[in-house]
Amino acid sequence: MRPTLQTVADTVGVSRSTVSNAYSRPDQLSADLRDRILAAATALGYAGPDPTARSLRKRRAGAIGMLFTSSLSFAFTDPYAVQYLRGIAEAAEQARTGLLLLPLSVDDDVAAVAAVNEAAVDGFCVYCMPDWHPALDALAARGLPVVSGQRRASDGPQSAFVGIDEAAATRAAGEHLMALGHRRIAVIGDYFSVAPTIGPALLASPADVAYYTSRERLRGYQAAFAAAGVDWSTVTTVNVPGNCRDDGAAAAAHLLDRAPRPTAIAALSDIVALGVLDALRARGLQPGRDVSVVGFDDIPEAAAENLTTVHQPAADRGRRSGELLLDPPADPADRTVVLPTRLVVRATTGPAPS
Amino acid sequence: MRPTLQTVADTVGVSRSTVSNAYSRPDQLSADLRDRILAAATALGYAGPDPTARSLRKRRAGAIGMLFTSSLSFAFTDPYAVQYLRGIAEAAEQARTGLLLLPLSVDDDVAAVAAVNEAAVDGFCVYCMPDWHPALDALAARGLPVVSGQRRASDGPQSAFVGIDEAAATRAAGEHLMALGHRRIAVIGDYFSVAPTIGPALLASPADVAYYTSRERLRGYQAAFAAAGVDWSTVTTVNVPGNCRDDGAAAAAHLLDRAPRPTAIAALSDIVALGVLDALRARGLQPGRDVSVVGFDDIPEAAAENLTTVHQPAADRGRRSGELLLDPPADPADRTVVLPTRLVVRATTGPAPS
DNA sequence: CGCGCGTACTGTATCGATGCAGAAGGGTTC
DNA sequence: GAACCCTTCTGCATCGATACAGTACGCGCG
Repeated sequence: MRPTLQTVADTVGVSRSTVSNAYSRPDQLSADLRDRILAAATALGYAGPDPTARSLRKRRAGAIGMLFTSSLSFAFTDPYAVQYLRGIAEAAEQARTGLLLLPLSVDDDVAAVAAVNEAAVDGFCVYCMPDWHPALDALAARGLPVVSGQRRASDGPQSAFVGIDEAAATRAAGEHLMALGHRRIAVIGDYFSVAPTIGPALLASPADVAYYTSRERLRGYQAAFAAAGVDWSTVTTVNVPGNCRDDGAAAAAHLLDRAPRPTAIAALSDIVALGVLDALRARGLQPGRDVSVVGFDDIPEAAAENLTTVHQPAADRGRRSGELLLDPPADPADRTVVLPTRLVVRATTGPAPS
Repeated sequence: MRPTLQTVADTVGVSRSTVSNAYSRPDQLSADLRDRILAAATALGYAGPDPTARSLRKRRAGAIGMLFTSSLSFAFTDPYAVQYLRGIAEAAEQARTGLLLLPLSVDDDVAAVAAVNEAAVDGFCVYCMPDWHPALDALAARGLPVVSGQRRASDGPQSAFVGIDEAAATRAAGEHLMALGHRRIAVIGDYFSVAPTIGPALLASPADVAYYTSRERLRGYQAAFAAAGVDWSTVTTVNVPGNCRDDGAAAAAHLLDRAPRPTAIAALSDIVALGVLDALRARGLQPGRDVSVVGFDDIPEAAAENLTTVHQPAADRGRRSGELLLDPPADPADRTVVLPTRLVVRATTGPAPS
């Protein structure tokens, strides 16, 4: 039988409340009595107030929850996600709060909703979830504070936004490609269609994409192309199911093994862009000369491989998200944080081949 | 006022237990009544049983805790730690259990102990903590299952071990250096002394190191050197406070900027070894020819930079740890898992210069 | 008709703590 | 010596759920 507050109280001969005070409010009792209580507790093998019971009573879990796209373990393979996590971990650490990573099975929506409903947390942080995911509705139903990097119509008044201007970011990248004279363009990204397959996606308009991040980034490209007189209907879009290098290479294959091939390929993430580079090299094509490639995120590997990309502050994004969640500003206007991005031109973009 | 089970029960006109059953044991009531209850709950904005209250009653938190060396945010900068985390996340995901990352302030022991005592979890996973850290005692006091990668005298009967034979791993690396003819050797690692400074450490014997991982790895090197007739007293040891590349370079500076410089440098982690490579290159020295360098872990960057190192299965280690924690084998013998390691010889080791 | 049995639901005790009102005890003030 | 105060400690209600024993009731069976 594990000892409880009552056990200790009985041993010392004081009331349960007094023992509780010995742990949580040392100023409420004499130092002498407190020492006696703590000594008795140690002797009994009592390790302090039960965290669960304390959470119930105090109505505070002492942890924040983190929701990821796809599976939890997959998130650790994505350098951008790791940076983001690092930022949020910093914020949690500072506030002496735990960080609960929620397991979201990729294809089991019921389990995902259950995970959200069963998480003992004080708030949630959402990282790149598809808009339609039922876990987001479960989140809203719980009524806890939420910080997200994507805007949703159903966001409650409690919710906050920490992110970037996705469309402006890709618009800059698109203008860069236009200035270089590219007119035959392809865009590779995820969630263009719901089907988890690698291959061309028929997208009448970026607005049709149900995944916030991809949709906004496509919009930015569309705007840049339109401003240069390039109609969206001439742009090829390719879907990748997962954010990984091999999938990027496979998606690029769809574009490179047919004529005429695009002169520029814009990937909506660096990992995918690096896969595109692999595919180019495998075919003896030189990035930046034969085909230009742009990524997104500016992960460390992008610099190492000289990839032109859009930089976004991953760790900052995580840290600000955590801070906003742990200490929500009273003024709703302060609950929207838009971080800066910038185009980083490296070696994988160059003038369109004539 | 947030709705509770009672609110819903009163609305529908049934008892609280019945509403509870509607959520947790659907077979205990008729489908019709269950539908009515769930409908009423939705109408009231009741999102399901409160996780904290449920945890208290069920005596199960639905999460496992993760303890890291140094600060939580720092762990994300270490590729090896990230791989380990990925493994444990996989196990957690499979068991539909949350993963609670505990904030351990670097130098605030009191806060670290508090974090352990306040974590609502069903067990703990310990990753590379110094043996003397008070949080480990707090852990033991709580009496929860613990899986660790380091053995401690005070480990309880509940505890399990998942790790590698650290000494055997470095012994192989040491034999490799001996076979190449190296006799002037330096070893760089962390926690050689308690002082968090970069610089030579006076270590009469590896046994003096209080940090399990470093101690065992040093023992392996000592054994390999001794077998070749190289006495430990001729080995230079250098302490690095943190596991990062810059510190590795700074530590190497202590060795390279004096004569005679060592012909081989063994680092107890890849990150530090990569820093050593930086220091060599900054001085126009060629790794593997002028000075040999060995790392430990075999992180992805090690392969990219052709570092000779000891491979250990990071993700496996995490995954097995999680599995053992979530589903402890009845037989104590099965609670010790020793994973294989192997020496990976690449370009940074070569014959000792004459 | 009475017995046994299974289904569907209820009532109470319990999980382990904290918040708060208030009481006991000792000392100060006028 | 009564009024008052402060410190220290007590006792009760409460947080929101689940476990388990118990009850009501319909039904088949000898």
